Amino acid sequence: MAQSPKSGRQRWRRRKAARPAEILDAALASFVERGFAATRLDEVARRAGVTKGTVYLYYRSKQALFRAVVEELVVPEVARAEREVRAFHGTSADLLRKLVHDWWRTVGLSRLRGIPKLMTAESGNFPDLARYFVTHVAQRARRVFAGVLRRGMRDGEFRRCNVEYAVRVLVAPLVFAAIWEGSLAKFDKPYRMQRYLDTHLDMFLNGLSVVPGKDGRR
Amino acid sequence: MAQSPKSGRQRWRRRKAARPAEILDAALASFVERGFAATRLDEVARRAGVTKGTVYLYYRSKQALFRAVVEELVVPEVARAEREVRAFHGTSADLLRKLVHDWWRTVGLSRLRGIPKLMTAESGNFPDLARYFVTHVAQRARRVFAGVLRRGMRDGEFRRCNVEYAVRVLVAPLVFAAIWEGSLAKFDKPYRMQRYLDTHLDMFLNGLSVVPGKDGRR
Amino acid sequence: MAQSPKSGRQRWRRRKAARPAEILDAALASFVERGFAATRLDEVARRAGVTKGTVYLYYRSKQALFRAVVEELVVPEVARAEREVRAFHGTSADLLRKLVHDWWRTVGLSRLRGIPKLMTAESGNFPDLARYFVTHVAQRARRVFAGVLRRGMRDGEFRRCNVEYAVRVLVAPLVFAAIWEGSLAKFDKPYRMQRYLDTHLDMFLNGLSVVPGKDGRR
Amino acid sequence: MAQSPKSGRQRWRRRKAARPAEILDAALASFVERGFAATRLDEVARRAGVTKGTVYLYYRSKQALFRAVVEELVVPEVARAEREVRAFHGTSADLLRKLVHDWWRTVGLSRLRGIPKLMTAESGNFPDLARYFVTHVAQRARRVFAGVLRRGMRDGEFRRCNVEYAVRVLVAPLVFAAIWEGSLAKFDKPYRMQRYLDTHLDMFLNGLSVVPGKDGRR
DNA sequence: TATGAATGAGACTTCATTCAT
DNA sequence: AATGAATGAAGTCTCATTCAT
Repeated sequence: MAQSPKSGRQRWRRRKAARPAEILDAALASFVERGFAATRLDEVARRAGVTKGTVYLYYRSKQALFRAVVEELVVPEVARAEREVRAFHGTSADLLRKLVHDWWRTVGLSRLRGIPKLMTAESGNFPDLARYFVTHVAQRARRVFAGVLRRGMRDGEFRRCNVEYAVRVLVAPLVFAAIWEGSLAKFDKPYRMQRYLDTHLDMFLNGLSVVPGKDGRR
Repeated sequence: MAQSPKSGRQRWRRRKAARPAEILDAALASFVERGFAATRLDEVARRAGVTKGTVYLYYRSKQALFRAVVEELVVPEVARAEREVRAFHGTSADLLRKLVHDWWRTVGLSRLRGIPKLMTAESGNFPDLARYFVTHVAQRARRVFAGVLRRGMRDGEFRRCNVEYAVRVLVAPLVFAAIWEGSLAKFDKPYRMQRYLDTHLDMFLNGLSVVPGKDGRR
Repeated sequence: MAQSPKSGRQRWRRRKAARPAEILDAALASFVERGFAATRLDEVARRAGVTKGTVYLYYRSKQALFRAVVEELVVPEVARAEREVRAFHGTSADLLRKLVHDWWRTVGLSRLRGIPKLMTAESGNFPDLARYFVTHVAQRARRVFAGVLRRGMRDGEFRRCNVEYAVRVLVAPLVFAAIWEGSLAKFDKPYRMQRYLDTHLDMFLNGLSVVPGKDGRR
Repeated sequence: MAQSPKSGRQRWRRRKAARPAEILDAALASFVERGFAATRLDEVARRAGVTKGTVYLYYRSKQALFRAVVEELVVPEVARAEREVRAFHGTSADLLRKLVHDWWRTVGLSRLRGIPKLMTAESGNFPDLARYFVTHVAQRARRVFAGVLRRGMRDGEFRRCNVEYAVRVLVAPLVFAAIWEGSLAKFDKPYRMQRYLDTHLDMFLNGLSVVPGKDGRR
């Protein structure tokens, strides 16, 4: 990605089908890095290895490009996560642990890491898109976690509590970590994400355990 | 605040001393609402009840205005929080609870609520300011919480654990709530912040308790 | 000139009559240094030791200030030169030498040195003022020199020639020296003005001498 | 040149190669006419038959445009003059006469006529460019004339004298004429440039002649 | 008389968008 | 399908000018 658009005389002979995806990737990266308003189409085009005009062949406007990023890059990821959860067998605690670590792998370490930052930052300027994101991404993602919590309660593995709030408490540190890593972390003391996630999970699962003490012995 | 600068025949009422603060407030609100790049100086001026030119009487540039917002509105709040903590007497758990709720009152419900969103969103475009913010706000704020955790451990009230990570886990849901409330929350199902905070606190303090079980029995 | 306007509590108790002159001096200096358009009233005011508002007490506008500079600072100098010439007794060649050197002393070394540069530079933007300057300064100054040439011819000291053109040739190096000294000379190799003027005078007077050596015989 | 950018339905005719030159010409004309600060990019663009934005397609800033005018329009002319001199055969006096008249033809009557006025007027605001101009234009041009004078002395055609000063005296009326013609001349009595130049040349060459006729004896 | 806070028109500059090629 | 020159609206910033004090 991001080679000079002039290298090779028949570069544009390649699969045209790839163009939109390359542009979307470039747009995602730029939007996350600078924000929507501060992103120049020139930069997106350069990253995608095309010229500004080409972007307009595929997307009507900068704003349409933004919407496409969310609809075509972000939403599909949620569906994938949902499928993974359904396929899992084991204790709910283990599932939760796996889910959290998977989440970090597939979101926190991927190009999607910056999405929470981007969407929260731009919600004021793009209410329609924000609403769409909340409905199709945020709430659906929470529902995945809620399902696991409910399963654990049903099985007597977790003590009963308000799932709605528990999920928010469970998810907040994850999303926040994604925001932080994609923004101010580089100016902060380094820390190990795994340990951070485990610390959070330990405390959270401890709070859910039915027996006094932690999730088993002690 | 925010009267039209043309109302009345007397266009300005010689209140120079108040001007910078009014402009800072207006800038903070606009930056948080739209982001730095999408904020027009016109809007800041209008909110402050002055004209564009007046803004430049007090701040050299849009960017200088941004910096001033952080330096003059945000940093002082951290100092205030530090003082409050030092003045507190009681158990560390109570202090922690108080601290969290105070934090929400003074940050989550104030005009400063949007600062985390703003700073994370703009960190890519303003690395210097981001670094400053991390050093003078984020790390200092974490230090306040860390102090309470250490106090609790020293007194045998909390079990020993890595303070660094515990603080991050403690703080993340707070900061995230501020970000969320100032952005996507309005498109999401409503929920009660108090209950969210309490759920988080319960789980967190439970994870810190020395005796098995919760703080219930002990 | 140019002290802080706040030094001393009763500075403004001084002769108010001096204010306009101080402002004119400051304006002349600034206009010459930067040109009319690039000069900020703020700078003029600072140089004059007053504030911008005060300038408007004495001059209706920036342009009026420009006009006043020409009318009140420049024109009187021409009159003075005329008087000096009338008072001189001696050979015309000596008078011419004296005139040239006096001109350099009173114009080339004074604050008026920059006037030719200023007036030529701004003639396009201020045709009225330019016309005024040509009539009341340039032509009058040339007339002074022309008078001396005519006197020399009448007395048989100079050979007959077209005074109009001789004057222009005589004056051009003088005016040009003023322009150059006030602009690009500081980036050029230094040279001695006296010698430059003498070289010019020698050649010029030689061209006016009645004895052969000219293109007459050869 | 200078058609309205809106004339016709085809707004631009793909003549990229010509654009920079058209813009430079327009800029030169405007700068000379009004000075740098008083020139509006709008006007330059209109003269060049494009819109403001197009100017920025080729020149980073107004100041860069100024520099380009000097580097790309002025400096090449000096090189051309140098070549012409080298190609000349004949007496040094004739060469000098030819040089002066050529200079007037190629500079005094061309779009470059206003350059001396422009550069002297703006030297205070653009010291770097001024230095560049002195080095690459003024001094080089003087060197051309100096070469002719030295040739004449070497051949015994001119009497010996300080070339440095003679050149300045020779050149000053030329440059001054350019400044004057491009500024205040239109408000002055008309005169014939040829006669002015000849008068100057006669006197100057007379001053250089080896036969007596100078200030008396010899 | 003098101030200086405030204004607002207008400048430079940017950049999303268009369109002939 | 792709380009990239060109546009023009809109933004930031400057500064001559005004006016209550």
